[in-house]
Amino acid sequence: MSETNIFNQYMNKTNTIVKNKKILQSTYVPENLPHRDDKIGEIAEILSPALSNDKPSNILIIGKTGTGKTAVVNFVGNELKKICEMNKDVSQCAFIYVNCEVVDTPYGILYNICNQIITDPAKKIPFTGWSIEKILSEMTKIVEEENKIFIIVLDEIDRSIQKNGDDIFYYLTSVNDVTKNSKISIVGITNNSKFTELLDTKIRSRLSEEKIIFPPYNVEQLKDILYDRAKEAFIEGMINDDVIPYCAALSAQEMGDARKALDLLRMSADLAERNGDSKVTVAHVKLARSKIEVDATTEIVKTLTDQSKVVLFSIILNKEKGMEFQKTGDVYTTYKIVCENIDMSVLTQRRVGGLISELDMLGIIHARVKSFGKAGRTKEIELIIPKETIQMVTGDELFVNYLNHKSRKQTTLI
DNA sequence: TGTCCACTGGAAGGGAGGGCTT
DNA sequence: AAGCCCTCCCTTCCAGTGGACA
Repeated sequence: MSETNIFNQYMNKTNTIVKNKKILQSTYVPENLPHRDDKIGEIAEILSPALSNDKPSNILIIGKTGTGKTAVVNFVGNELKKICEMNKDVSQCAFIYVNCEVVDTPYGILYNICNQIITDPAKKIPFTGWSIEKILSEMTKIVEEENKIFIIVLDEIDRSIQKNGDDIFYYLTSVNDVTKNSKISIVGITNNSKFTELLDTKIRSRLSEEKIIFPPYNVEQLKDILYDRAKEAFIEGMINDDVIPYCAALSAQEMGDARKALDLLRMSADLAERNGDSKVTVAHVKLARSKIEVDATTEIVKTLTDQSKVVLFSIILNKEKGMEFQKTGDVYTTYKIVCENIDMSVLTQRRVGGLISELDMLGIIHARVKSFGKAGRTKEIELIIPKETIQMVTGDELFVNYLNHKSRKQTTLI
């Protein structure tokens, strides 16, 4: 049995191109963050009062995806932890990181923060069941007992605000009103520059006591970042000279996103290795680029709920019928037919409109509101996913019966 | 200038599901 | 077991909207 294990062939495979893949991950925090020294200094300066037990100002960090916001904040956080561990004379502080894209409910955020503070497993907070008031009073208690400055980083903070409003700030800042020994400072990270408009004016001024803007990287800066990582990650000489400039140029076009540049480099190396090639070349980068695009949308489509899939399927059907631009009403008409055929409950047009907006936000479709005069005002919808993803949707088991039914009736398949 | 269309999008609330407390 | 809480998904209601048209 063990002789035929499917993984046997990979067991003794040595890396031929990359010696340390971890370094090419965008989540990896390197020792050195090129072109962000000024931002590191700025944040460190603002947070430094924590070392003398004073509450630092709250910070709001704004910048596009892949501009190093999270990496810089975590870097500063790690440094802060190190100095607290090494130097028992300084006031102790805690650095807590929560990604609001992963946990986006007020309860989830508070639960996450508390359980990072609580060390005793028996005292951990249950992931559901408590009221917000209860979790908040528990949090106030443990924060006060710890006698520290707490720096709480809320990454992708706009996600939570869009969904739940700014309650979470009331909760967190209210802790400071009660505690005497400990205080909480909030570091909010967002890639939405208009995010503060969503906030109550009082909260807005409180949260953005200090505002730091992260500009996108230019080609030269992206090159430096990639060279820096490649030096550590790759076996010497395994990457063509033109690969990094090419990756940097592509990513600079896409808003100076370092995360994308690293993904591109990593994927290119993966493809070269899997292909058994001796070196990474520009051809691998080109291939990696299209693969990343397909993978990203495929991943999103996979996680859609059944109802969203039906809405997307209806848009695909309409497009196959020749409707390049379709209206909400067109989608809803097709949607109802599909639902009836696959025995799924039909949602209201209001809800389907909401699902269409969600698909737009996920980048699967383009939906813009347009007025057609007497013909009304509605969304104009355009499908923008690659062919491979469309095939994945139409191949979903949810629609097998629908397509079989259609073919029996000898109408166009899709 | 007012009317009309086909929605949009906000607000409020219902109900199911998961889990805690008493 | 009953009561409570939070989240998610959904419905219902309704004011608002942009632009063609009379």
